[in-house]
Amino acid sequence: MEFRLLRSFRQVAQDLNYSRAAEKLFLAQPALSRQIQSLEAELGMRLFDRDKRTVRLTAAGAYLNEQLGPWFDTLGHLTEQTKRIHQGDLGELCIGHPGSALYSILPDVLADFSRAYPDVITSLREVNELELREALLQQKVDVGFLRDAPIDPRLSTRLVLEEPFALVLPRNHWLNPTTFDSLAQCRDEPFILPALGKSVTYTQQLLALFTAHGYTPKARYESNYGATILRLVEKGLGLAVLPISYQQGTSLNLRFLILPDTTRLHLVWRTNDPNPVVTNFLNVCQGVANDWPVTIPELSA
Amino acid sequence: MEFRLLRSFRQVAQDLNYSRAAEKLFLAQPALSRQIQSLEAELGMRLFDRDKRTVRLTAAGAYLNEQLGPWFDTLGHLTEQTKRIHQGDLGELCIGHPGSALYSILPDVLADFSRAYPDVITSLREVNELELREALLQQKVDVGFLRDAPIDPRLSTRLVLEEPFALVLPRNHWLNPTTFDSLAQCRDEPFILPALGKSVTYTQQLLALFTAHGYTPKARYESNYGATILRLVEKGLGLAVLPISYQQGTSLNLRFLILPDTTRLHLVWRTNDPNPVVTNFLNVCQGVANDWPVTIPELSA
DNA sequence: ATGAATTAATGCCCACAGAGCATAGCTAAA
DNA sequence: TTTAGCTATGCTCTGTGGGCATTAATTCAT
Repeated sequence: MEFRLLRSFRQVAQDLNYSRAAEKLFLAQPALSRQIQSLEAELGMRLFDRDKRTVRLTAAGAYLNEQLGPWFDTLGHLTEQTKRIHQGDLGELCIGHPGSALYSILPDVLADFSRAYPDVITSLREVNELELREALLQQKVDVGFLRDAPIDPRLSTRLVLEEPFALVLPRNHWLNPTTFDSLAQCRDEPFILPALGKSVTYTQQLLALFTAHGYTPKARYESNYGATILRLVEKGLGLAVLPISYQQGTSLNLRFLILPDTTRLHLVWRTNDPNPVVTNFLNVCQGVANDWPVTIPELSA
Repeated sequence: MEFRLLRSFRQVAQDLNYSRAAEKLFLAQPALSRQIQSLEAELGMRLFDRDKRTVRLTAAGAYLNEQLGPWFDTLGHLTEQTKRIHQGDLGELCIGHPGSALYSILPDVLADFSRAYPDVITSLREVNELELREALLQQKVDVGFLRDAPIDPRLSTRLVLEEPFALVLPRNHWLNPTTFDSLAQCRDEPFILPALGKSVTYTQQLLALFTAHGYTPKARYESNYGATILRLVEKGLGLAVLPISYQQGTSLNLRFLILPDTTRLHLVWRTNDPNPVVTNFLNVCQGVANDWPVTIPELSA
């Protein structure tokens, strides 16, 4: 079956006149004659009922002509959609992220991205830093956020955010902006720590803050969920150290004391991923990161 | 856009290996390489993400591949159905008929036809003999039944049924099989006649029965509907002359007395109508007509 | 009736699209 | 490093499909 034949057939079916149809098809009439003949031979039936002078569709030809229109349109639609996918306007994207990213730029990124590309179906998947590398390589996720930048040639990385850690404590705690000097003052305080395991970069970074002052924190509770940690702190069950981003939109009963140390959030994706949705996402991230406030706002109270 | 390219694309998408795909397509590998290249050029995008060693689908390519399957299937379906139409297994048929045909072979024909060709949508249209010729030529109906055979080169004709007229009268009428001799005895009886107009062949045939005995019947009522006529006769409002077929399945209060004169039912269709459904219908009619009882059964009582 | 005009089919020839072959160039595995 | 396996490219040539000229049939106008 050849395209050419079907296209010519439709034109003849429309004009019911070989000469005129041939003209529109930029063909000579004899060529068109033979095309129709060969199509009829291939289908094993006459599509036109014609004598030397007049041309009419047979019942089968009429049916074929009717059905062929939508069929051709489908192909047009199909290539159209394919082009949209190629431009990254359409498709799917799975984002792997640590829970903490939901408290920093990720919501803004998602907002911008879904505004720019409303037809991309975006799914979120909360994965810890150990899982993300595997998930990326196994195509489980397309992009991810990490607190450390893995060195793997198959993965590419870009720093999107550097922010200070903050000591989080209840507002009525004896430490406050005037009395607070350094983490050294918290040697005897109970802490609520992440439950990620010692090998995760984020945990290591966090613990390094304390060891710099010569002690390891006393862990009263462990949780991986920022919201949980904040709630526990608010109830006076311990202190916590979290990226300053968590301050946004949290209870007034909490106080965030900025620490000199910073943590970095990296964007990670498969090197040379051909999916245009991914590159579009990277661009949106870049934009959001550029606009992100570098200076942390003063506490409101 | 060319078929060849899409077919090759699908094979490569399936195998993800040019050499093997080329083999299955009965092509040399370089030809396939260039086909894919030309398809990509036409769509303005890469469909495969490939280096010298490995081939993978891009997002756009994956989409195209998925969508192309059903699309190809559609074409298969489409040609399949077209072939069925060509064979007359599928389609539409409009049958024009006089009301009287519904009392003779038409029901049997319809039954046989719809059993043999269940996917042909058959519609019935009750037309009188004057309208049928026009309806056929204007493609309003595809075949028809007529009591006379029109001589028109554009229409073809076949005799399907010859049957006697019968005098229809109430069972308690003074005429009965033993007393009945000929229509001459009915000179003074009121009759219920068709309302078709004098120019219609059937009317002329009918009236000729009476004029052969030297009188024109006294018309008390007129109706074109056999069922109506029979009911009027049953109620003693007059006698009627109808084709014997009407006897089938009518009330026991009626008596049918066979007359020596016959009426003929012809099948009519457009000469050289290319619609295979029509020729199939003609064949079914032929079959039914051949099996039709030539000898009229005796009256049951 | 007769010629002019229109139309589809056929014969013949030719150009070029597209296929094959040979090979280059690259990569992953052994 | 070698080797096997893969895609891309250069070159040549064949076969398909298109054009031109013509035929044959039909309609229409005079």
